Amino acid sequence: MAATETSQHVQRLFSDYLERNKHRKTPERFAILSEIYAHEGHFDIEQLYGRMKSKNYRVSRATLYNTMELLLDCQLVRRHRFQGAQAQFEKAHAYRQHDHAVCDRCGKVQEFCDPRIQQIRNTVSEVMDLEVTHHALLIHGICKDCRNERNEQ
Amino acid sequence: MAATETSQHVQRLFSDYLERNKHRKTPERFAILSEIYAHEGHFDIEQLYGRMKSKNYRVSRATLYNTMELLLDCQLVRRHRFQGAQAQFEKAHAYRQHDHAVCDRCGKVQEFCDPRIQQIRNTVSEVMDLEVTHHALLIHGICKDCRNERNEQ
DNA sequence: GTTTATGCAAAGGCTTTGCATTTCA
DNA sequence: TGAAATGCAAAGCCTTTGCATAAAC
Repeated sequence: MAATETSQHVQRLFSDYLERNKHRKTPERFAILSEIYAHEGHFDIEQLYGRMKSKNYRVSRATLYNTMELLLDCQLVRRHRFQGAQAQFEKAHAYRQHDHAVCDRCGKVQEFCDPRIQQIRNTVSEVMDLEVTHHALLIHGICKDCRNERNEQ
Repeated sequence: MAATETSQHVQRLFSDYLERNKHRKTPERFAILSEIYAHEGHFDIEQLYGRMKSKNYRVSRATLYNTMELLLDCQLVRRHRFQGAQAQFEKAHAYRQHDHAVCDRCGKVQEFCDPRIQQIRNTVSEVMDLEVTHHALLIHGICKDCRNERNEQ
């Protein structure tokens, strides 16, 4: 699927979501979604704010936070807290399910997929009678580079 | 293993850790560890502070935060960020590996074990050349009670 | 015309930091 | 005795809130 196609598609999904939930379709909301889907990888609110500012979008941090709540609710965005207090986000649609491995020394985050996680989800859902919406698996460790550095010192 | 035995054991582990890393063995540090191991379940700094205050331990929040870093480093405690900014902790030793399922509506946290997660860890470790120290799997969903409430409204 | 959303700045909550004092080694 | 840890309060950072203004419906 081409980038523009995906972008149009999520705009549509967001539009439908707003309509369903009687929220207003403001230009800011669509501009934010568009900016998010124009980039790959993780970002925090400050980075998103900076990117929009630099393109001369007039948007406030408050609106960014508010809009992220909506985008989380309709599953177009996912939120992580890898380390520290500040939340990291990433787009969630048309981006295959994946999890994260983080190096606790340098903070580097890598992605991986493993089908077994789906089986675990199914089991947990059954056993606990939980209507599972999503999950986050974070594997912590020390990456190769950091191990080498440690040994050199 | 009896509770006191475990407690003595972790005190020993902590003591060794402090020695190895040339940290001082202060009474505060051992009192904090002891208080943590005297309880089950998750807790945050404020709760720990309250519990120690109520027992007339004289300890500051700063020392609690500092000591948690040490306990995290030597793996006697684990830190989670289930939701919101504030960190939740739980003791990690002699407490079998488990993961968490959280209801996004009421915030209830349940624990579960699944051996398949270990297989995933092994795979990730191999493929990414990561020296895995620990992991955290969080399964999000809506619990039975909350689903029922939603339907009644 | 109402009601909702925005933007700004102020307030809030959790965590970290600075510094004088105390304590461990 | 000298270096490290403690306690307190202040500062920091991320996030939320309050309120006047603007915009959607």
